[in-house]
Amino acid sequence: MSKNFYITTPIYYPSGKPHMGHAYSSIVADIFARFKRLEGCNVLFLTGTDEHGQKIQKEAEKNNKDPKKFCDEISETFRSLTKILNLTNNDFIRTTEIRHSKSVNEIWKRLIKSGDIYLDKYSGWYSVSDEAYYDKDEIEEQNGKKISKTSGSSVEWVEEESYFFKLSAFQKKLLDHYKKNEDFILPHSRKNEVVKFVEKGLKDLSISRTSFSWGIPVPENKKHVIYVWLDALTNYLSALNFPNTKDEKYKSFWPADVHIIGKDILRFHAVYWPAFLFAANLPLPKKIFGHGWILSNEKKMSKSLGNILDPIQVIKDYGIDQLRYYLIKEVSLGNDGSISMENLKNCINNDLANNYGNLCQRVFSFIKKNCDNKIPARNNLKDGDIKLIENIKENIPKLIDHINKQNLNEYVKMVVNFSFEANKYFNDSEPWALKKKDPKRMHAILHTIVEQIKNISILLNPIMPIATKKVLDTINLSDKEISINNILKDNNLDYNSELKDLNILFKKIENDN
RNA sequence: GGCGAGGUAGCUCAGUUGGUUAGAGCACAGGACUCAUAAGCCUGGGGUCGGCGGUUCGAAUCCGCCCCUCGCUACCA
Repeated sequence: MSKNFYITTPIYYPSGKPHMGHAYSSIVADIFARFKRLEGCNVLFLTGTDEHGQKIQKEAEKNNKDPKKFCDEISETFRSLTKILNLTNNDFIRTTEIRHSKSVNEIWKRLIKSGDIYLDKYSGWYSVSDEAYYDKDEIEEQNGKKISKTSGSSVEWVEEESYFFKLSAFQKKLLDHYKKNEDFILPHSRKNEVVKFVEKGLKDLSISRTSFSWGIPVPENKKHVIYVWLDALTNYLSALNFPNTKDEKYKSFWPADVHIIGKDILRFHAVYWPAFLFAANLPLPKKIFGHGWILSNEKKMSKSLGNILDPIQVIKDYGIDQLRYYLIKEVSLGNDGSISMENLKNCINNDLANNYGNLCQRVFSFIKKNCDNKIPARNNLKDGDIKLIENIKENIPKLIDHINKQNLNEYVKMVVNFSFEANKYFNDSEPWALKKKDPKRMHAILHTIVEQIKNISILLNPIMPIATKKVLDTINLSDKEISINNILKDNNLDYNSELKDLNILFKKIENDN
């Protein structure tokens, strides 16, 4: 009965510290994962690290470490980030694990079998310092030396034996797939880029390297290691025990429902990955969502600009729920979004402290003082009360739709509106004026507002798991009742237990620091 | 250069197939209230909707030209 749902983040390349972009991808994926669980889905949420390649090998050498040991350490910082970000990933995959190399080997064999791999030579102008090949028109001659126009570093003509993947053969199949599956690549603006790119024609792809050794060896030719993208992308299958297609996990979760990625790696996911899967005769993921970049004060974060926002530091200063909420509210998923400390503070103070946080505070302390600290039962509700409650219920399909369309922004705005509405309702109803005059009416109002707080908190739970859990604990709602279904039910609050104490949910941020 | 996206209030953006006085949040100013984290609620100012021209009874919305910003343009991830 419960639907399976498989969502992934990119696996991160641990050549440096985790940054805001990593945090963003992970948080976004976690929010979808959590929401799907609220809906009652059986969710598999995967993240991990991509550890092979020349860069890692060099870094390890520089640090005088065995590459595997080096990766163990850095991978660990990404694993600890999942805790800091409060992610609910069910698994954490590393490309240095055996289960992964098994899976990559199988993919390789399948591509060989299908005849989509051949051995040839790769040649071109290569810059050692940039670790990149340049096209003829990307280089120029200076003092008799060839240099790259863009980086200025010297390049040399290199010929390297390499295995190639017949990417060119998949142009039509890819274009057909894009056409038949409108939402395969999202957002649509990015889809157009990919389509235009593929329409221009595809060259075969070099999928092995001999210039370094830190990678998964080509099964039949150990001089080569498998090109890092063929290696990395396969992780999505490895976590399902892939070579074993009879495995429960594989059967339940492949094809993936959505790969959440940054726009910078869209091509690999939207062109190479489907082509590999076509060749391997495996189903394609249902959706690839390329989100935008997080900019700091309108600019790309860079050391020279001094505008780097370290997610770990921001979380230390302001809290993880706060960062999660802010990123989702402020940035429209799919577009680049600018964030700033100034806006973060405003957002925390307005939406969280003044609006949602204070709503909970004012209501619960009112109940404590006037209702023996128990939620009044559902009695004597007036049309206005019912209308308020029903408004959320009626909007549930719309909210689910926003999530299914990755419209996180709209989702949050709608939920926050419920919170505005609840504050207004409380104000207009003036329960404080009814203590003596009409306690029945006062009780009806308080019942209604608690119902709203409960439902709003459930809806915000995927975004701010810690704070909303505190609120739901206060009204004695158990974990398993935190679900979309619970919102749709009537009259299911706990009227017998006393409310637990709720401390200030979100501290306000002072302006002077 | 080619292809694509966009330029709407001080800031971030929404504006459905062209239709009455162009909207929201934040910021700013004023008011009534007190349950609450001096929070919440109400009211208000502020926009030649990038520029010019065209189609139309009527254009932020359609067409043309121009100006500006941004993305993609193949093997660093």
